[in-house]
Amino acid sequence: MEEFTDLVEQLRRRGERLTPQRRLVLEILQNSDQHLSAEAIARAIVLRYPNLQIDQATIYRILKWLHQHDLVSETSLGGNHMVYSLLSAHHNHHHLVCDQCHTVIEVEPELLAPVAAALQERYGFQARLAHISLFGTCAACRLQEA
Amino acid sequence: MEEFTDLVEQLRRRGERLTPQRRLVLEILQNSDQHLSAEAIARAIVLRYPNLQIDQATIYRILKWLHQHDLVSETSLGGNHMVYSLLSAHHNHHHLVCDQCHTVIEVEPELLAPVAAALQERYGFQARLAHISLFGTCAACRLQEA
DNA sequence: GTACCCCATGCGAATAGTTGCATCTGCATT
DNA sequence: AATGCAGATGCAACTATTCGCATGGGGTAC
Repeated sequence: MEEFTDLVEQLRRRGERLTPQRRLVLEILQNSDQHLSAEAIARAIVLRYPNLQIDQATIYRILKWLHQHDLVSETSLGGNHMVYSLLSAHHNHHHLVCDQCHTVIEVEPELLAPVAAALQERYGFQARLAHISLFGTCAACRLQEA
Repeated sequence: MEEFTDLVEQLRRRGERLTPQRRLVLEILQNSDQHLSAEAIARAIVLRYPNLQIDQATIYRILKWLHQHDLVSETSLGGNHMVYSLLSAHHNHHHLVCDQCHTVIEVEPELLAPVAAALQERYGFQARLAHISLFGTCAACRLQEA
């Protein structure tokens, strides 16, 4: 709950409104160490507060809002839906997603740091590389191809 | 049309079927030097052959099939739809997409070559980095923020 | 504590893309 | 030239996500 108040304060300082719905989504994200889909967030909310429910459009809007404020990442892991996760300083990483077997390998963020630096220097472009996915073929599947 | 027969032969050699629909989509992609959406491809087909039309599901299936065979790229440029483009050796590139103004900067593919090499070496992962998009804030928009 | 304004929410309809299933067709074989 | 079948197509229903619009409610100012 420490971090929670943190985020709320951070947003309030930026002049953002804090509705019950937004607090709820933040709370769910805070209490999960996984990537969550919008639907999973909705389910988690009714699970915790069985008589509450938030409209799905609202959840998507809140997630987009948090993403714009750089507080959550929005990632495709190759499935049919996006997954979201709080951008805390810890457990940042990237994803290698195998097109064949859909395995996801987590990669330490440093791997892309040089790219970010190069883009900054050459184009003045400040890339948001947190939790991105790179697609391809994993070692195991490449062996099988042969 | 040179390249066209090329692709057709390439696919045939892999034991793939070449239906009229597949030839059409290939033809449209071949004759465009831009990224095309599935809908744009459909429109291009009826424009060129006004009495023909392909089911949209089929177009998506063909594009996915071409993507699996590494003949086309499938890219999100931040809009609400994917865009597709033939993966010819020339005009390969990546995209820097500004979250604010939606400008797209094209980046030469060499920029990510070291990353591909590192992933290969450290994880045995063969990344498909052609025509990927990296999101962030462009120089102009960052100036405006200040 | 009330009023006000702007923005967030809920609802329903719209969009991009996918999937299940029945039918059709490339193309290899004869 | 006819046959057979794996795999492709069309159609319609479905999923994830977005949008328009009317209503509701944070939070600031009095």
